[in-house]
Amino acid sequence: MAVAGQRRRRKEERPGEIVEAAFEEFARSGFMATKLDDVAARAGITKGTIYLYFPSKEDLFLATMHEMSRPSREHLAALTAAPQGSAMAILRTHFAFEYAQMVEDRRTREIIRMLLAEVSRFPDLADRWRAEVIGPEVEALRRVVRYGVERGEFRPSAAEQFPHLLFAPVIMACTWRLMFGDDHALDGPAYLDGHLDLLERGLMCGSRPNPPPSAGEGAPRSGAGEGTTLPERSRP
Amino acid sequence: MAVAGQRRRRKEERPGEIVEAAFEEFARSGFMATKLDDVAARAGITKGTIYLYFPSKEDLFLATMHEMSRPSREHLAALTAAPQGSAMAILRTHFAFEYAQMVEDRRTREIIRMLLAEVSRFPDLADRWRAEVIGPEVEALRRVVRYGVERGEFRPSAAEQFPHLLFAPVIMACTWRLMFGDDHALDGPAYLDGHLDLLERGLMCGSRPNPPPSAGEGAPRSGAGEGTTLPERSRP
DNA sequence: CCTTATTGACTGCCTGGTCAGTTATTAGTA
DNA sequence: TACTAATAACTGACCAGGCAGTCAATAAGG
Repeated sequence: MAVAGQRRRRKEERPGEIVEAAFEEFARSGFMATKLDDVAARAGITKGTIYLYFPSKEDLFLATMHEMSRPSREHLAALTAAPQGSAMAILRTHFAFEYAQMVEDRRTREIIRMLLAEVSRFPDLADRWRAEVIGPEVEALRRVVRYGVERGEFRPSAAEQFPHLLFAPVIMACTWRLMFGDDHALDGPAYLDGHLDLLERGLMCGSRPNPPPSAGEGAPRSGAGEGTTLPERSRP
Repeated sequence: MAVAGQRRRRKEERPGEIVEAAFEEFARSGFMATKLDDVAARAGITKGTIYLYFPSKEDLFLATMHEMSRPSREHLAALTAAPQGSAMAILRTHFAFEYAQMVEDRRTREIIRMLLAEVSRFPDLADRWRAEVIGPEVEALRRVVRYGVERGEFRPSAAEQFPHLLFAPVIMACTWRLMFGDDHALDGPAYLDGHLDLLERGLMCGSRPNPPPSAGEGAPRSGAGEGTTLPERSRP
């Protein structure tokens, strides 16, 4: 192990490597059952080295959670833009991302698992998650729903008060996969399509398929509308 | 402590008391962090006594989970009856129960938390839960949806393939409360009403509010229909 | 040779599990 | 009723192993 520059890695790569290894072990065994010796072994170092970068096991756990939830926090930026185009198209795009992140990405799933498992030990974790991730997302979704209502595309509904109802199927698929494993995963494009289909029918304005009064697009439920450059899901 | 018959409680009450105390401790701290001394103290006995009734900590945990999930298993009996009356009314009744059990009942919530937290340590737990609780529920819901379609009340939709979409908001409210605590609970009748409203609009047949061809009830979304003797939720 | 990153042996504490002993209860005897 | 033996239920001190956290020693760079 006499690679040049091996000792110079401290401030650059070591903390990231430790956090990476810690995530795998915490996700596998939970906070209490995780042994720092195992984390160190996975990172290719010894336990003492961990304490050069993190003052305690708890701090390592908090740092790991914060680091691993970064993608979720960054994803929010895209959602907070002012809505334009078809509200349903915005939802379609958003839930495609959301689904890819919360269901198909193993890391985000495991973050959710650890949040649920360790809230009693780390109450601040849930608070931060709500303040930085879920809360803003709920508010953004609420704006989209109101935008759709103002636009005449959506009817007034409980979705304005509880935007949570809109992404509930994503949480469902996430917890399902967490609980029953990848072998029984509830995903695939069909599930997302079904989610969006029920959503559209549940939200859309009026009992008859009349187009919204603004843009000249067709009926709202015929495929995705304008207002986004992101790929659309196929619809059966 | 010279109450007559105090020593005769063994086969009758002791195991139940231990399981009860164990549930509280496991729910509070998770499997690993729970100390059997604390369980014993909560049950008003000493650790040695636990080992008179349960061979190991793991066995105590499994027994606790099995015992505490009994209400959920028993609740299924009501759901497997042959559907009759309005399909929407069946769903309404069912989700009122489901909501009371999975969201408002602290014990069932904590069971879900422990299942999610400890699947990697006890893989059989999730299998049993799927085989005995969730699986039958999904199938029962699927039958209700098909019944609604055959009856002309529901349109064909992805809910036939994924009945999970229907109870996703219940799981959402459950995990929300697990994560953010009772203070930020997402419940109250309004949430359930919103859920049912979106569900009804999402499932109902046709684009115009025509009544189903069978019974002479009004438009499907005006209150609960016939076919059940259970109490209805208020609708705003 | 001086600095810096890393090691690995060590300690102290904690907790699952054990078991010889203690106490309450019942059965038996007269 | 009084007294004793047998049994059932329970206790608590103890052990053994495991693991978070420490620190003097070591090796790698410059």
